Amino acid sequence: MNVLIVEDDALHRSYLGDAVRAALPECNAVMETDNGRLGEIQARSLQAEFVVMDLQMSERNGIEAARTIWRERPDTKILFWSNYSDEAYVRGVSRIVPEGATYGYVLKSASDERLRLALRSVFLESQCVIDREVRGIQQKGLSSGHGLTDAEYEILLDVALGLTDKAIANRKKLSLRTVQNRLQHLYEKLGVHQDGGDVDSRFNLRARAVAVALLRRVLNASAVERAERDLQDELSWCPGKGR
Amino acid sequence: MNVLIVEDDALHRSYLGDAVRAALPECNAVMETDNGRLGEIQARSLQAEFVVMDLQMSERNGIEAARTIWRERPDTKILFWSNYSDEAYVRGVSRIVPEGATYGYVLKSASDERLRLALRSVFLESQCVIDREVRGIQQKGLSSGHGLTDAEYEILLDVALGLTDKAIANRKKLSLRTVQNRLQHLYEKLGVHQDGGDVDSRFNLRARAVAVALLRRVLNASAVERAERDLQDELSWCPGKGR
DNA sequence: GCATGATTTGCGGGTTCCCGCAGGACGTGA
DNA sequence: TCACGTCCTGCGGGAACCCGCAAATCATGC
Repeated sequence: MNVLIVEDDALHRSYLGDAVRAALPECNAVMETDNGRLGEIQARSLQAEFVVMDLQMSERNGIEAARTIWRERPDTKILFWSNYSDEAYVRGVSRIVPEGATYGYVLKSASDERLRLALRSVFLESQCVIDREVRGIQQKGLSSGHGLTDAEYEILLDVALGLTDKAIANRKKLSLRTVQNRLQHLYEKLGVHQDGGDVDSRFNLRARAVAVALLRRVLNASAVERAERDLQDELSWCPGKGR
Repeated sequence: MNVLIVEDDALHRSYLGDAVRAALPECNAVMETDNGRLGEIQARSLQAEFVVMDLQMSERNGIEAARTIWRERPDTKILFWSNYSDEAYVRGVSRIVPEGATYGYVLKSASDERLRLALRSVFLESQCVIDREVRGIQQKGLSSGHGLTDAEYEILLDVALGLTDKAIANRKKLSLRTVQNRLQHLYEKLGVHQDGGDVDSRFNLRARAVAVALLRRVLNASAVERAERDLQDELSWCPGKGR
């Protein structure tokens, strides 16, 4: 049984190594890697079946790494171990887990015991273990609260990338008005108004929406990075679009 | 000699505690705190003269904490210990150090020995110690490269907050055209064009500028948070503005 | 089948944005 | 003093954005 650890912080990495060895005495090898790109390569060459991964890494973040790992081997069991439960991360993870895959999401603030249990449940019992706090965020997205629907989240990403309404319409194969419609819903959900009955303190809704999404952690830099990469890919695939 | 440690990650905090005790055997007390707000309070009540602080903390980040600490006691010696050298952080720190204050900026990736030296230099010798990589970022801002001037950075923040041109003009006491002028410079510096010679892939410059600033780490969520707080303060000070 | 609600699309218009052109204010150096 | 560069400001116009009104489509459930 091989376990691959992908974590770019040295202290956390060694702590995690100890935790894995302690929780799973039956495992005979623990590999450690310090960034997402190496993680993908190692997972491929080791045929790793078990992975513990940080989400926020500089070189290539955990979500992207997990996506390619799962693409090549959908039965890989991955335990995400992250500092934050930003909606952007939670949503990013949910978006990429393959049908029927088993995974876990544990916060770094969890106790040693919780981490131990999660490791055993996910790797040995094939049980999904989602931190209660993370679970809360997931639910909020589904329920009717101020959670965004998928359509709204998608358009939020496009706006955050700086695309025009028309560009979004082309990309998503929608009419211009539909895009603007969704934008209106988005503004409403985020509680963004022009606001200035008076002279000052007026907002540009599209920019303001990105700002409050950022402040509320619905969006974060790494989500924007992923979206940007997707956009660039898309542009290079279809000729005649990239300028 | 009292040293106050402000760091929200438990592993890092204990590592830092050990490092401080090892580097400064002459110090007789080390206090540890796990978030920025508590850090401010402790610093005040302990009359702390020496502080080691993380920048990225959830409750209240290091820059804000340092700002209030320095405001009350400008001769406090602060060593920042951070994961990243994002331009946003570097600029944020430079912006708040009082005249003649001594401080340091060390990356978490630095060796034990570098940390030890920095602790001794800053606290005992009153020498500023700035990590070479961080130094590079600082320079880039000043030299003519694609670094932004202060005026451009300011307007970038305002745009990122979602203000309209007119609102920015009021806020900064400038004419509308001047604001738009600075925006043009900003777009140029960031290399943002309308870009779409063809049908698709057109950009909304103001939103795109925020996106690339985010991707290039010129901006980050915590910088936006600080700006937002300033904005809210300003609105509540001057009546008749906040709606 | 039919009512209800959510989505999509078109049209029209008021507002804001983006920017070229051009004139004025300020500082620096020859 | 004059020339030059940089910054601020006004004007005007084309494009993009924001949105109310309204019709058409689709899904769901009674």
